[in-house]
Amino acid sequence: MNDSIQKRSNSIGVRLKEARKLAGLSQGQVANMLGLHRPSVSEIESGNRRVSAEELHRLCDIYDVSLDWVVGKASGSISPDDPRLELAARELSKLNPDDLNRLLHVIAAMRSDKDSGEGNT
Amino acid sequence: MNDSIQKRSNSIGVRLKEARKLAGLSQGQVANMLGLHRPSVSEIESGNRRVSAEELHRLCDIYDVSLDWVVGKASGSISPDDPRLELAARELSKLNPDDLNRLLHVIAAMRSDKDSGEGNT
DNA sequence: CTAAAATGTAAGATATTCTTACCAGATGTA
DNA sequence: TACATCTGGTAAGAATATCTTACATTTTAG
Repeated sequence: MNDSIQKRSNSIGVRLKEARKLAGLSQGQVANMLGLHRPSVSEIESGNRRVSAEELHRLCDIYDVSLDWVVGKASGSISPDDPRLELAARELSKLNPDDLNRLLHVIAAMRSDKDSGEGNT
Repeated sequence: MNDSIQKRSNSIGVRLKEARKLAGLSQGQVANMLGLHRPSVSEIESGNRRVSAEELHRLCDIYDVSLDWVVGKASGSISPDDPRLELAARELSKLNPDDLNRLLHVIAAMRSDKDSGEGNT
């Protein structure tokens, strides 16, 4: 039936993909930075190719995310509802104070947009 | 002379070996725990075989050392010191998925730019 | 010194990764 | 709409790495 191809559990790949997109990079750009071909990056993200420790290290630097997070090591963690929430929270810690302030306003605006007139039980 | 065998820069292997000895484990024991053959562990430590991200993760747990240390990362520190960070995280958890997506883009835009290279094969 | 345990290494078998190419979806433009 | 471009997924044979077993060397303990 299945002849030797193994799908990996993946979560690292998914996180790497999330992180790449957040960094605003294409697979091709990342491939160039790592000295890989684009399909390799694609396979890594889909869990069809393993990431070596060195590659992982470089990717974390490029995306500016922590090794622990990418590998799924439980860190304090905020809330487990949406996987992207974790990432977003992590990204927040990298903003400078001014940006963080602006962001708080953006968040506030988003919320009042939607539930204007709601009372919060 | 040398036909296609590549020696890796290694430092990860050296650290893993160091960590293993500190943990008081033999290569054989570690190999069993990881479901590998002993020679594979030997090759990893000597830098003749790559360590995958998952293997690295498990090894770090077994040896009780941090990922950052093993890969030689300058002890990175994300400081959760800023009280506003917590507030922002709390706010994030209240957003709906769409807003969260939009927010991720806002954050990405805020991030001072990364390099841009070119792309597709 | 000897025995046992641990580690290093060789070689063919097996599996993964690379490389190139092509395809489809998305996006922007005239 | 039609067209060009960018992006990401995947296939297939070639290239390379890893596995597995066996044996050699080193280390440790008695």
